[in-house]
Amino acid sequence: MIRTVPALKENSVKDNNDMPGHLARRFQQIAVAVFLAEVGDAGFDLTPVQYAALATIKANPGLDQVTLAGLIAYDRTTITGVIDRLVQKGLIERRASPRDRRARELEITDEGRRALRKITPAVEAAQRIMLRGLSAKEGEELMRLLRKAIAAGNELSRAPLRE
Amino acid sequence: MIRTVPALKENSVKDNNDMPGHLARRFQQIAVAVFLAEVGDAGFDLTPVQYAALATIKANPGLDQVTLAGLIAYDRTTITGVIDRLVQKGLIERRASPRDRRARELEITDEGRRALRKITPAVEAAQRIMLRGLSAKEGEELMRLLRKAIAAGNELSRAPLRE
DNA sequence: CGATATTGCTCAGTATGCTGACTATCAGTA
DNA sequence: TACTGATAGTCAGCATACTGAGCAATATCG
Repeated sequence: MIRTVPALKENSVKDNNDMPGHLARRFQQIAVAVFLAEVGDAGFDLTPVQYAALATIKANPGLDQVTLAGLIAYDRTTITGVIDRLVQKGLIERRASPRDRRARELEITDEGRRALRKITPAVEAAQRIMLRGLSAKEGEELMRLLRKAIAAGNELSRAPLRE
Repeated sequence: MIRTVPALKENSVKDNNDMPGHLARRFQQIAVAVFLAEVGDAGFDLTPVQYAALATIKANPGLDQVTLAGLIAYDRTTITGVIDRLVQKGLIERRASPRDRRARELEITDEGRRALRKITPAVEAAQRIMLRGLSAKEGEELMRLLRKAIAAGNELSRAPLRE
């Protein structure tokens, strides 16, 4: 820190804190950090998207990658790498679909099931920690407003949610 | 889409939509897409972090990279690359500080100033669009709750806000 | 003053996330 | 059946973001 720099202006055109986009990024940044810390402390090396993919594959055995991507709102090009790493870790299996030779069927392994079970408490703790500044009522309201804003903007990103 | 996949279970352990972390990522995903679309339509090729850095450099001439990183809550290792690209585009200048030879002083160029001026309406439009599902009152409430949650979690990420 | 700790910055490595392009395959239709 | 369009997946390229390490320079303290 350079001590002799002039005092910061307080009247920027628009304060960062007034920008929904900035707040969105900050909240997400904290959410990811908390997730990785909690899951790491529990002894696992899983990222948020890897967890989401694993849980969704468990709940929908045999689904293909595009469907998976739609269910968790990730781009299919991103999912390719995520799946690679989950396979690498032995948590899922990827095999050609007998019905559609373009598609790959995804299946959770026993090890994946075990990891998911052990990791869930850490994931839930992370969700609480990232809302720790809010009352229960405020946390609910934040989630309601986020869901509403997201629903209205669903089609605006390349990877909309597909149910 | 494989048509013969079994119907999706509705009773996952925890629906994605109930996870604050998932909602945070989705909202941020939409926010970035909207930002890039609006700014791109205005004829500019600037990312959200590049815009934030540019605006902050303009408001605080001569600041160093670590201070900049703290003001917009980015990791200093990320800022290095962002600054590289802003310099590359001719929007800012980076020069050695005469007071601290470790530090680099950042200054906006005339071209950077012009770009910032022309781009601001698009940035403001983007902020409105990402909240388009909410009433004005709800948008305010969402921002208040985000600010509150972020303040409580500020120190939980590697790149906390430093004012 | 000199040893030590701290700070500013960069880099290598990894993982998201995106755009755009491409291949292989499937589906619908003339 | 042959043609055309759509779809599943991958890839190259780029830009965040992070961890951890390292270098150079500054600050601190005995």
